[in-house]
Amino acid sequence: MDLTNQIKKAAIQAIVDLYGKEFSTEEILINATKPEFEGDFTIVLFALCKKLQMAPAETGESLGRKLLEQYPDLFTAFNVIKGFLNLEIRNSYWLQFLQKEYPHSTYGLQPGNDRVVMVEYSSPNTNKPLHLGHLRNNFLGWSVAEMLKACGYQVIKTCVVNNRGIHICKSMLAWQLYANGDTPQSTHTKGDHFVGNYYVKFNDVYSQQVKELIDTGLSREDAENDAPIMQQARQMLRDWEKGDPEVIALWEKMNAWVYEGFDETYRKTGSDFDKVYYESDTYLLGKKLVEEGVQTGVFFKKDDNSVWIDLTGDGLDEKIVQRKDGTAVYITQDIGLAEDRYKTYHFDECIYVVGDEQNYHFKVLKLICEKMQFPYSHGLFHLSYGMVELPTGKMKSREGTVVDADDIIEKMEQIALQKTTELGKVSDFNEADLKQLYEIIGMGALKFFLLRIDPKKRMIFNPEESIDFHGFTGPFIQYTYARICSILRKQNTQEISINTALTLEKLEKQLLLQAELFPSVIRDAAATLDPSKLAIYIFNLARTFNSFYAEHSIAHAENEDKKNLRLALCLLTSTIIMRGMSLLGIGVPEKM
RNA sequence: GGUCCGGUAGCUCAGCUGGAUAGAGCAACUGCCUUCUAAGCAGUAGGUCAUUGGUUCGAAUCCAAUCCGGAUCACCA
Repeated sequence: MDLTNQIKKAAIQAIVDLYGKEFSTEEILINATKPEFEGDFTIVLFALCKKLQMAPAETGESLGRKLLEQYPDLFTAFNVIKGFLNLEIRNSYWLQFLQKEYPHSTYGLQPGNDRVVMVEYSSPNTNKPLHLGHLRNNFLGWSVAEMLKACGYQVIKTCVVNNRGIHICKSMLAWQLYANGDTPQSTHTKGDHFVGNYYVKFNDVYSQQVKELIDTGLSREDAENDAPIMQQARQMLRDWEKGDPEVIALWEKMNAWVYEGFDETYRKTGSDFDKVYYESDTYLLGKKLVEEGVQTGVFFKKDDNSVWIDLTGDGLDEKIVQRKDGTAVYITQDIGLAEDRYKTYHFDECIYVVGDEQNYHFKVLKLICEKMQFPYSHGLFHLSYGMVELPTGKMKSREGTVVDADDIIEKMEQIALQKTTELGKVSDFNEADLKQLYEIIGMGALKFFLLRIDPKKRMIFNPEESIDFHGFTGPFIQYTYARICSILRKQNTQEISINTALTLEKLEKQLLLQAELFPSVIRDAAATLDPSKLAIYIFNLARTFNSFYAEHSIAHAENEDKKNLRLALCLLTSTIIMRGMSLLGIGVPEKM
């Protein structure tokens, strides 16, 4: 049990003993004591006093005295200021905590449980390369999955590859018409970029044709509909659905190029999946369920044979689930896929990491599953995250303002190289070591940049200013870790024993106080699917360590006991940084 | 128009289950490498928490209205 809860329990007991009134843990508000006051934790008394009908000062005094009397091992002093009871934790408590935890590299991890969680993330389209927004998705999904694992859940990472549909046919068609047999190999282009270029080409030609048709007097709507290249794309989709061998062969060939490109990016970003679904395999799932839904009256059929669900009672509209020609729409696929996955994995929860532009879609999906009375419907959760934007607004591929994933990764590594070279601290590294270091630092900067912000907020990326390597950043934390490693390298850490009678310096205690929070931070970040809480926590811990480092000598501490204490603090801090960063998908170098 | 999300320092963001004088980082300015890594540390300056009203011992936090920005409301995915 973490310390805050221990204090709450103690306070509840003390209040029962003093006043005979029972409070719940939720009713007790405990904060870290503000630095300008004496103490470690503060009980806010106002709410308690209201219920007890007593004055704050008096209540605080009695409660403080009682707590010291009943828990002498835990508390050593208290003071009451206005409605706040500040409690000071006994040094020996912190020192015992340190003694117990510093040797364990698993500090912060929770024991396993039998709950199964699926996390769907990344889910790219195979018609264009990944951009910065996809990276936010990838990093978020991966980190959430890892945090859930750290909390003991059995986690299945999954991905749905959107590899079919009219948008895919567009790039296929453009390649067929304009490539003259070029391939990624022949043009030395990464496969996903190569295919993406033809998607752009299609749109160029299409816009041109639409413009020409409008000039002949057509309305925009008719022009968009009649543009010859669009007609061809539609024909290609029909051929694909019929299984035309030539179209299928082209589709397979181009998809293979894209997958190869994606794999390379995924390798760099460290994204991995336990199970990959392809939309080409799953897009017909769900049609059976539509039939069932019509039988049970959840769905209804209109005169033109299209199938709908009426969600007006839930504050939404009517929503189509099957077209009049009997083909499935987007939501139908997701209904079918959810069912399919549940049958395979019996998940308790399924988390969809998808941008907030699809909030409505997932609201509808969950509602439909509930109305169909699927047993898993309440476990469906949309982890909605905000778009990554530029100072000038949204990224637009047509205007060439998309921040490409591969480019930005490359750029981060370049900056890492440049900074490392300037500082010249790793002259003993060979070329392979250096390359790895640049990757760790570059990716660390990028991942931390995207994960440090509350997922649900949209965020702004300024390419002019690039991504910082100082302050609230990945490299700052990596640097702190490397610094600790550098100290530990020169010391014997085998025979440390902590003298639990030591007094603690302010910063030593501050470090312990923060270290003690680590398990509860992981739990909170996992429960709220919010890695930014973990990122902020690690940053604050690193900051405290750096202050501690600047203020106190470790290798040349005042005496042997102090040295042991500080070495143990170094070990514990480095463990937390390493573990915490790994849950964000960020590596830490032993030297930088 | 309906629904949802957001508006906090010049910039990027914390804080939002109501609690002490609203916090970080960047940018600006001052100091600190002859001692464990200066990608660091210490400090200065920077605020009408969009606006107005309400709820109460207490509001950045809750409620209402207004203003501004965004998303969405497809027989696209």
